[in-house]
Amino acid sequence: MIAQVIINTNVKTLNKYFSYHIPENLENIIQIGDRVSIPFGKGDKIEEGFVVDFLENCNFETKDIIRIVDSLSQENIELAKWMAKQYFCNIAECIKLMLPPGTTTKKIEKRMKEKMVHFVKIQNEQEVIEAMQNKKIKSQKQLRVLEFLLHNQEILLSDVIQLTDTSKAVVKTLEKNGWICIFEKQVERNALAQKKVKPSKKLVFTKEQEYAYQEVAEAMDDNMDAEFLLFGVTGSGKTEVYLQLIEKALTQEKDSIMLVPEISLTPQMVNRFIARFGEEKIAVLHSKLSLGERYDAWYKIKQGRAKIIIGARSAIFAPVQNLGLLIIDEEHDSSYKSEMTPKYDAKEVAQYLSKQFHVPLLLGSATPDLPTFYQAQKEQIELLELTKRANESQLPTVEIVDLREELAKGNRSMFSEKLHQAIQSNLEKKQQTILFLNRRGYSTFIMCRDCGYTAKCKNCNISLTYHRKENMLKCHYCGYEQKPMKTCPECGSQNIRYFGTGTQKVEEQIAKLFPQATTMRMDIDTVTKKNSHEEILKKFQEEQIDILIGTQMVVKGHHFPNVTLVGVLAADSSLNMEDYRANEKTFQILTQVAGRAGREQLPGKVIIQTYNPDNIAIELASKQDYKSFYDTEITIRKQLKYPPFCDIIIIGVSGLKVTKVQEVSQKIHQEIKQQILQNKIGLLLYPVVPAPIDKINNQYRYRILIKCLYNPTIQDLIQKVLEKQYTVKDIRISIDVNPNNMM
DNA sequence: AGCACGCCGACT
DNA sequence: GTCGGCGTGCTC
Repeated sequence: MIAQVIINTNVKTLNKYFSYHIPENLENIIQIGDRVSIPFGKGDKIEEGFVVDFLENCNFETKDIIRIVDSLSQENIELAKWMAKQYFCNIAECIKLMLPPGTTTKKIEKRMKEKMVHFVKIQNEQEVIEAMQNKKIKSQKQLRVLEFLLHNQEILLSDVIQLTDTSKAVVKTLEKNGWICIFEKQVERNALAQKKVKPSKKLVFTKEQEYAYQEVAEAMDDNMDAEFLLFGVTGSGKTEVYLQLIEKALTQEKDSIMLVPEISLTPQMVNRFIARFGEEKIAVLHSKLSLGERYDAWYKIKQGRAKIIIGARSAIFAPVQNLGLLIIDEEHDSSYKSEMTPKYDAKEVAQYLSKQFHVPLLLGSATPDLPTFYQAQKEQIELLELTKRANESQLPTVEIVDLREELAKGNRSMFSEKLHQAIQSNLEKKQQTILFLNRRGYSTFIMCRDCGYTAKCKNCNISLTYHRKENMLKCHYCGYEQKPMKTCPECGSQNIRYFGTGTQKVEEQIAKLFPQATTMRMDIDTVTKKNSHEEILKKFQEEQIDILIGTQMVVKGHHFPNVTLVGVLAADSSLNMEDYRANEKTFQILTQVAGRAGREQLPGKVIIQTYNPDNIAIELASKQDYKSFYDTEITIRKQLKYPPFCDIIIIGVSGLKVTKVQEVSQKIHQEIKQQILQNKIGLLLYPVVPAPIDKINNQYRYRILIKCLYNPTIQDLIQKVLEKQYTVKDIRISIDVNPNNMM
């Protein structure tokens, strides 16, 4: 018997099946999905691979599989194959997303270097027994660890971690004999475990909620792969529908996966689930977990102890045993699309899983992604609407302030008269305010008034942003920093001015105008530390702070009862992007911002400052009128051939030498053109152009844009053309299907 | 990616 | 003669 194996590597040219002979001792136990050790290359270097298929025989010489290390399911392999085609990446890269945390070779090597982890390999039970007999294992704890390593029995990583220095020697001895041991110096324990949460009970449904629940519940009973859109304004009780559907899955002994945007995966939100279901049944997965926490959560799911998985994008690959329900909350959120290879869209993966396991997929949003709502209109997705706010609270009043008029009145500050007064009166009433500005830093660019020179990053072709606190110019792309110049490097003039406003400047201005107010700023610069995001929100929640100033992250999914005023300082900032979704993004963010005000008894007020008061997205967001916005926007999309009427594929070519990048781009362009002519494929191919940011980290970036209805034929065509170019040295090629970020 | 093979120029 | 530069091609 011959096994078809995918080598675990990122190398594009090795993304194919290799045939290996299955030795007799493995013949009856080997399965598709098994993770195996194999000799590879001239020196028979030991590599890792995954069994994807079997053959009876093969017409060339094969090497033997060494042993089975671990195993994935056949479904995992199928999903990986599909993803590799869909997103132009290696099968191995996709499989990696599904492996137990901390067991991929690269990470192991890195951690070995950092001396964080010791890795040894277990070969058989006999060796454990021998080691015990030789008294190399002394304590009970060490024995448990070894048993765990052997049988994957229930044990927390903390037990492994608590191995002391003396036991490190044990690990070392075992290392020589080829054991696997995961050993990490420091691990913060699962944050969930320490929390005490009051249990909560089911709430009574409104009629609309009841209907939505019944529709999805029916699909669950019938094992249908149906897709639903739960469309409801903020506060309409979407979460309660999720909770009760998950409860239903639980009674059927089935697992539920619920994806939420990374940023809104806060303890407040998780606590709501713990309150209903208890902590033992829940596993939380997100990017800020340490390896130990991630590992524990993963095994909690794998062993079936956790049946409710709440997590960010990558939680869609959680090792569930008996999937029953998929939920994606805030489905319009851009964080579900990965910007790293594999550039997968968790929503599409969820759709795939829904079909693969015959379970319903429930998407929820107040401002659905346009393609999603389009599908709902075409009845490919069942639309479930929640039109009323569940706690009967009123929608906030929204006012649009025209900044051009303010300028005409001679007000050159960033706060309009109306907003200034509203902040003042809110301070007096001891109610809280959120100020939203989608730009961090202090000034967005600096320019010489005499010659027009602007300070740019020396590695990337974009403006540097001034950060006042550190007195530094920073590049938001590569992290490059430099001291601000006093004289213009081009003409020597001292007439250098700072333009644009960032969150730091807002903070400073507020301190000047309202010295009595306590403020806090929340953006990437203040929340990089683990839990700092949580701490800021907690402080704000506990009302120690009058005004919260922040970028997008202040507006996602939080619930602050005492916030009665939300000010949007510049609604236009997201309109001027080079992106066909600029309007949609503006609408979504403004609707969300508005949803932060007045969520309970206190009436809320929203003030939107803008230079474009007539813009349809701003106007309709102020009325929270999604459907009108959808109607106008969808017409534009149709005319201009944008999603959902067309898919967008961007082939990016980058490298240190401009000429070589251009050359390769042209070659790809020509070959695709040729293919189109030969095969008469309906495909819009745009000429080679530099990317909007044409240099990042000294790498020149060119791109080819394709508009088409994405299908397997086109997949194959592009794949074949690019395969030839993968071997070109010092050139990187990336393909993004329907990218989020067009830059 | 890594490694071997091979072809060519430079140098004790 | 032989050492080392890197371009090319292969890995079951």
